[in-house]
Amino acid sequence: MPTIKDVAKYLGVSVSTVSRALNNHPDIKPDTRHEVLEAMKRINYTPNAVARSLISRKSNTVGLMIPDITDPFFSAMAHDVEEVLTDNGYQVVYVNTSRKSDKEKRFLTSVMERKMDGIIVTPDFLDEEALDMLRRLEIPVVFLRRRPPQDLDMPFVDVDHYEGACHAMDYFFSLGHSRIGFMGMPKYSFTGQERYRGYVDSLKKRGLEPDPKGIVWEGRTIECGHKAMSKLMGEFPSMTAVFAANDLLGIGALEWLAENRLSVPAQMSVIGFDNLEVSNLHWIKLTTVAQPRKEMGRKAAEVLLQMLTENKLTAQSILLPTELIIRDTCTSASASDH
Amino acid sequence: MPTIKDVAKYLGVSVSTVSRALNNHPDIKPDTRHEVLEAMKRINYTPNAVARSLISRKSNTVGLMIPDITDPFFSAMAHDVEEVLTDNGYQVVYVNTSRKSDKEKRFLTSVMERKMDGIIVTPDFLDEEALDMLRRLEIPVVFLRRRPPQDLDMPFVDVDHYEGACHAMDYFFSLGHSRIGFMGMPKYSFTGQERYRGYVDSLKKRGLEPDPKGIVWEGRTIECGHKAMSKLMGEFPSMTAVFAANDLLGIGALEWLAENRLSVPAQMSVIGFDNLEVSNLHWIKLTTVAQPRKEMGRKAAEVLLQMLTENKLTAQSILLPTELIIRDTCTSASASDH
DNA sequence: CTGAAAGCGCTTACAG
DNA sequence: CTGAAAGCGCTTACAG
Repeated sequence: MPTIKDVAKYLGVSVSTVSRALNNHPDIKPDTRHEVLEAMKRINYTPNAVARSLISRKSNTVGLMIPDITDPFFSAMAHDVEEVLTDNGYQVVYVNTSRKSDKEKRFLTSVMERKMDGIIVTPDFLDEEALDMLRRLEIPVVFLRRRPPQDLDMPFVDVDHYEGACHAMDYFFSLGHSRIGFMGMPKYSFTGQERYRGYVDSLKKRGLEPDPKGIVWEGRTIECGHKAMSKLMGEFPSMTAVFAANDLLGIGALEWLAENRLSVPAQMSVIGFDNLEVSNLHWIKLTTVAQPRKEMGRKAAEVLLQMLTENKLTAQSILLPTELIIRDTCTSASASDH
Repeated sequence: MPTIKDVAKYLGVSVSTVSRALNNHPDIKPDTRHEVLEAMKRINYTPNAVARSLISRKSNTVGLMIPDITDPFFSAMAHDVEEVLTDNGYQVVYVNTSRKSDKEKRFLTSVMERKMDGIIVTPDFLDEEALDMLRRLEIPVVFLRRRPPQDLDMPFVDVDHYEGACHAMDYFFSLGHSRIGFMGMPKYSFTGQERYRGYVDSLKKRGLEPDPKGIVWEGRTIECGHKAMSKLMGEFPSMTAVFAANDLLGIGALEWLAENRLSVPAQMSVIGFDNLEVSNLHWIKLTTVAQPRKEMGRKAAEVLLQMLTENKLTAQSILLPTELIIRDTCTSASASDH
């Protein structure tokens, strides 16, 4: 691979001149610049970004830490993060943490060593060690779908899960439901907690006490929803509606209901959360709370970009609104009173 | 950020000694090594990977070029690529090409400048310019779900789409079908072409001539499948079975059939390709050709790793087998003769 | 406008 | 075993 020296030798000029041509430096005669650029083409010179980074202290790379690229949510966000960032000259290094603490830390170590310019993170574990690394980083950090710890003044980008859950509950109430079950995601899940808060607060606001029998925590998959629905029907038979903390759970519930010949929405109303593509399938048509996934990725990248260009370590957080998508899985409570 | 010099000064040793401690070099007294390592911790020293790369000519980064991380296929592969590679000390830089030629080229440029150690690529456009870059790269390249051009001796990892299509057709034939429709993905799609070849050859092998009226090309989405089914029923009404080149098309077909009160499989047998999660949903249960997605990503990473460690520019390609997953959308032809 | 020199943070022969 | 020196491929004051 030819270096800047080869180009200089080839033309009989100094490396400084070549460098200046490469960097569009004003202190160079347009003619020589042109010659140099031509010569570079001719000998197939490609600038070594590693050497440039060492001097400029800018690696032009951004880290993206997410739990699992396989989750349609994160892949949608990753898509837009990449788009915005590479359009601005950055390369994105991505890591799946698989929700493992040590993978998160390995990533942060890598961020320091590789001298990344900034990161977008969705951590699930932030112990003292990880926090310490985050503090020492001295580069822009934006939290995606997570909140930064109290003492770190870093921006986050997320959807308002709490508000979204309230929308769903409001809709149930407007339809006259009051015995509303809840299927939660794993308890450690931040988004799951927020949605649960919305469920509980919505009930309390109407003077209703959440019934522990109407609340199950099985996990986050379709199978879990299936199991959860079965459990709920056993423990809380008077239920007329169920709020699933995510669409997969909601779909599992619909599956169980279909298998047990309970008609939806006549006998049971269901609302999910996420608005996955599948939820709009002809056979499902799940009423759900939609969140703007791609926009979330885009916004996270934009916030990071802003910090990068303004050379600041903080910025304004963004909480995007949710939207209730009304489809075919809800009806008024009277229809389903048993 | 402290550098190796700071560590040396702190301890009153030379930078060479510090470097040797850092690299586990044998030429260092265990005691001093230990002291150095301790000192590094104390002053929060982190090695600068950029500087190390400049010397070692190894960036420990691998590029992953895929059309769209949002596609469950590519996200599944990306997941395992990342896992295998980071477990081996590499970081992965990923790019969505969105099937745009210039994005592919920008990526290749970046690969050269950034001195990536190797790449895994799923290109859709390889014109002379791109090929030229690929040739000049001088690093291991593995093709994922694509074939390298003739004159480039580079390995690929893929599933045997042709064989998969034959499996599907064999099954139709074993059920007595002969008037079998086909819905294809966009014609430029390599995987789509292979599946189409399997369809055509399977017919010919039985002395049947593919009927142009039984073949439609609408795209790759559910909506396309919906439209395609409608078209097919109009043009090729004697059809008793349809092979969809991917599951989304198959699901779109099922949707149209359900809307038009045609029962599946009694009146129409359907096979898809991909075995998406949704295809196993209670309401869908699509018979389909499964491909080992994650394994593909894993294998691609392993092949690359092998080339990287053996310092070779080529390796054995891998063609993974497909598997027909029989579910509920097929029955014998006699049932559906009309 | 151009070139010689120093230096980014490391590693690696080479002496000792 | 340890240190001084050269060098990876660039950029950037500093002179001229």
